[in-house]
Amino acid sequence: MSKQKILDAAKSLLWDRGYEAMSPRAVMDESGAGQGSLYHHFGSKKDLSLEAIESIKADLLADAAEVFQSDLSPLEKLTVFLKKERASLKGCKIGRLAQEKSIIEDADLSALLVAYFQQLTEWISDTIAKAQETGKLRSSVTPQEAATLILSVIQGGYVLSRAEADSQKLSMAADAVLILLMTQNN
Amino acid sequence: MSKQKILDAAKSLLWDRGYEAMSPRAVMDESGAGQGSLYHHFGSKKDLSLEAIESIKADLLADAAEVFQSDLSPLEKLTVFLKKERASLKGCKIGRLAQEKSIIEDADLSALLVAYFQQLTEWISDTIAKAQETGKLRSSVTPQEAATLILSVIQGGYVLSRAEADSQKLSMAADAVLILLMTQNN
DNA sequence: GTCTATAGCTCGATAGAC
DNA sequence: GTCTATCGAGCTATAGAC
Repeated sequence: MSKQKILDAAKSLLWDRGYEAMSPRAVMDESGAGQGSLYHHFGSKKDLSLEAIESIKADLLADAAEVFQSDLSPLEKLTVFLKKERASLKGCKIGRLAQEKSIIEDADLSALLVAYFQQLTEWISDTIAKAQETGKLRSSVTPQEAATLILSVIQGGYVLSRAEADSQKLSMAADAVLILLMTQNN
Repeated sequence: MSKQKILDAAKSLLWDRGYEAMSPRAVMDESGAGQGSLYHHFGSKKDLSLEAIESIKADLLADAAEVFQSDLSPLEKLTVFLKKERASLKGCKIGRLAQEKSIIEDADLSALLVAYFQQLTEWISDTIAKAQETGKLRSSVTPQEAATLILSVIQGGYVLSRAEADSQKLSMAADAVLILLMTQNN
């Protein structure tokens, strides 16, 4: 079935070029499917993108769930999550879409971004709350604030790495925030 | 002279829509200038954008210089910089361009982003070094690492605020990183 | 389900008059 | 310095045959 090939091509192009710059023509070329197939399976560019972004979101959340729903200790979960390998020069598959006006101003498309970050925020803040209880993390910021901070650092690390063409910026920022969150340092 | 009007329109559109989505047609409409004027003053869309982004960069750096070249104490400078009012839902005028392939892959355009962030990194890390010397900031991360962290938090705060349509995410993240950088908290 | 043809529009840019 | 006219290409989508 060519539907899956079309979806995969769309996911790849959304990451590489974003929503506005992803043309149906490029999806056809990348997937090998024809125009007839594309508009048979998907009603429009937006419909295709909704399915593709939903699938990207599921992939990324499944990845994160492997960490947060594991039996690692809270501090280990945060460490693994923050030190995870990321393609910093390519950008976050979801976060990059937040720059696009057509995404932000469309209720259906933006709802996917909201849901993605809210789920991550929940997992991270729950984990931080537990780590604070056991004294492994400093309590001078609330779990909610710390979770927002962590997600900001990752998203901003992507931006800086791309802007400066320096893949290390993201890991530098992620390492730094982890150190500052932990107790017993000066 | 219509050159300035064209430049102002381009700066506004680059912020609002980004480089790829900024069409010469839209610049004409927004500035009131005709096609003849536009291509008389600027050779191409890229030429226009180079001047516009250079001007945006100068504006933002002038703003930051007011803080970092003031006679405030190092800690005050960082506090003022991090707590500055930002249009979080509109995004960073420079950072948002880092998502665009045509910017990142063009040596001339991307050089402007690199220069912008390198200047900020320099000011921030110098300030942090001084604050650490006087014991006002924790020394568990180097000035370079802390500067990268701070810029990441701001850039990522913009991304989160836009993605979640919540203007408070940026200030929440910025406040949190300031607390964690300071000494005498738990 | 997939193909080809075509529509109507906007893109970035050039030409040439004034 | 600014105007209008026009170019060739690519855009998103629809139509209708197979």
